[in-house]
Amino acid sequence: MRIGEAASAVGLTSKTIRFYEDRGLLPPAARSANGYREYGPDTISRLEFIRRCQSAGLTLAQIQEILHIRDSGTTPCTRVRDILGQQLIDLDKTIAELTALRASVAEHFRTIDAADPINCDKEQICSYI
Amino acid sequence: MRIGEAASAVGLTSKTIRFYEDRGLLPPAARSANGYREYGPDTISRLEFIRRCQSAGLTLAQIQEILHIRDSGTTPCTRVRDILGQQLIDLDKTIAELTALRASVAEHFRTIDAADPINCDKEQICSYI
DNA sequence: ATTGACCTTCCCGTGCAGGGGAAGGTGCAG
DNA sequence: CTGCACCTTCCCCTGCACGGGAAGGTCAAT
Repeated sequence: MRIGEAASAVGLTSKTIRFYEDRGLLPPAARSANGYREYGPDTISRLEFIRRCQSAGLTLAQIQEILHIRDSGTTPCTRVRDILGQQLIDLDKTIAELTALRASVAEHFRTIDAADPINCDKEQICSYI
Repeated sequence: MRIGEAASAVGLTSKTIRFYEDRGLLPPAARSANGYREYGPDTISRLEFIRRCQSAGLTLAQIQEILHIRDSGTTPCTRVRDILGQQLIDLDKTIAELTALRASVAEHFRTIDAADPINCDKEQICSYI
């Protein structure tokens, strides 16, 4: 199958597949006589794996690392476990930061919502932030 | 005061202050005879306002909009209120997404943590993701 | 006179994951 | 023959908020 068909099969664009090849997430594609990239079902499952990883919030660099481990003949499970564990730590940190930020913004919002613009001090641009 | 002094007074770099001027968050600075930028206390409070906005998670584009409203002679309070309200909505959305992602990643993590790498299917790269 | 700490403008690079569009080749239908 | 959809490589652009470093000017102290 050609690149456009492969792309729509997994919900990507041709551009993205070429980009993945360029970044080393896909091996250089086989070419048919006219120079067009030619893909088999193994590439499709590889692309689907990439999508599953992305929906787990992994970066392309992390996905590439996992794929390279698999390509070198080793099961990537241990590394995947480590990456997901770190992902949990990072997510907890980010969520905590955003939650604190939300509380701070909500406090500002309550203040300004109860305020009278007439009291706004020009020197401070806006007195309520 | 010159740019370096202003920068350290508010905890920024000279680069950042020039960048803000370039982006229109600061008016073109007055220059002394040698061409150096010269700042007064009004710029300092403007920079401090920018910092307060940033710690509330506003983008430079939003801050610029608020500053322009103030510069045009109007109190920006109403617009600030709207922006903070939208900020709350966005934060809630992001936090909800990240929380869902965390649950999904945690589920993957539990699965792989309990799995035996021997069962990992090569076709799927990693069976547990 | 020369160092050293400032300052100026200018352009390019960072991270992330692609997207836009040019210029040209291929293959099939009408 | 022409149109159309598809493919190729190539290079630059996006958003976000700056940072790095070059090449050169300025000023006070030594």
